Amino acid sequence: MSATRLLVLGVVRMHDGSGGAHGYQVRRELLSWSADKWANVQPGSIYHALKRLALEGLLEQVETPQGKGPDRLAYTLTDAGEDAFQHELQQRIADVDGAAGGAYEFSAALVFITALPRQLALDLLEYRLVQLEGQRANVGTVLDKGIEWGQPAHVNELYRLWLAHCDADISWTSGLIARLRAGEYVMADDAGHNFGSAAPTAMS
Amino acid sequence: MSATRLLVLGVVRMHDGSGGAHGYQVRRELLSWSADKWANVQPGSIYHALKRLALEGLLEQVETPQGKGPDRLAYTLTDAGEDAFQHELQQRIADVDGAAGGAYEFSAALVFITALPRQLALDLLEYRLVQLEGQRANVGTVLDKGIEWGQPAHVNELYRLWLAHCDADISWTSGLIARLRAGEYVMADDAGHNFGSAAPTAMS
DNA sequence: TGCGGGCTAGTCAAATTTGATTAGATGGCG
DNA sequence: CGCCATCTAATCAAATTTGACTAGCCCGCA
Repeated sequence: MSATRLLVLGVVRMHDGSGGAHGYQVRRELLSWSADKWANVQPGSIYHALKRLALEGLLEQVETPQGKGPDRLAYTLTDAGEDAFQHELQQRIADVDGAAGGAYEFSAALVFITALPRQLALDLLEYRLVQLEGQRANVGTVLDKGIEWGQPAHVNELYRLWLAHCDADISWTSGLIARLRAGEYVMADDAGHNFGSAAPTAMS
Repeated sequence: MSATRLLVLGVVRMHDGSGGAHGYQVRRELLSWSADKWANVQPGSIYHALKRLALEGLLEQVETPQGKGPDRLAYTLTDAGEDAFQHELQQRIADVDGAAGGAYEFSAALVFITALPRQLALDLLEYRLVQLEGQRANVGTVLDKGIEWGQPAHVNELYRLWLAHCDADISWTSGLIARLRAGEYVMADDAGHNFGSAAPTAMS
């Protein structure tokens, strides 16, 4: 599942309490998170994702009160959708998935982390930390062994850069774990969790 | 220009001294750099990029000695191709381009950094450093101002993560500048620069 | 000597992404 | 009122990406 799909699924889920969300709403929400920049979300992709997710039975079209203005199709999560969301979210939080796409594949999940119960989030992050440390060790070893195989010498720089990013991720992850443990943020199992009303971005 | 295109252009350029490169060769080279992982390079994209670049006049098909085995079309850089390569390379080294795609858009350029003369590389990196510091300051400010607009509180974590990555990039960039200044790596204007024979990956 | 497996080289249909464009409402303003 | 600008909502063709698949060649080996 691509980052876009998770984002779309997540945003629809947020608005699930208030009768679902339509494409433009999702788009606005994502725009307001600047997701067009860090996750490369274009309007077309959103509508495509909605259709695809509906086709796969993760979303369901709901009745729109009336047809004032343009078309406007709204969607809600099905049970399968909720499962997929949870699964994908947890996977992305826990798994480092070799560099590809880098930070933003993870960011797409981070945005929804409060949809998890606190202890689960902690467990997943702890697991992530282990992975990151493993990765760090790998990259470190390759670097130490020096100019490995035939690769041009300056690919060492690539490794050094990855190492720096690993370190950054490790320390940030530890920090987040600490903050969560200290009770920061309202998680899914906390009193007063209202995932839906996130932003007063508001609309129609 | 996408990362894939730069990579393809760069690899063809490497083999330019020895009568150009054909698709499979490029694919192999990129595979040997694990570019399929960090830059998401699939076979289809390579052949597509080759055709596109040829169509745009950046590459040119060259005569293949004989048709032993499968088809095998080889390409070389045109002058326009060299220009485009230099331009894109320099742009990517110098410009931070807001987060999208993150590290790997830059990595695609880093791989070819020795194709630049030393002083130019230094200037570009210095410029990059300034940008990174500006970005860091921005993110830092937003974080300090705390829960800004209606955004869910935990997007602060997103900013914290970006901040950490900024810091990592800044310190890595400074390091690379120092190493280049100290004369490390063989750059385009150094004696003994043989960009082409990078890897004994070899082929047919 | 003939057959499986692996490498070379590339193609292709299907899926996805891009981002410009359409088209109706809404709102201000001279 | 008449008219332009902007917001809402979504569609569409074109470009690109995905990765499974074809197909010839070469090598060893039973």
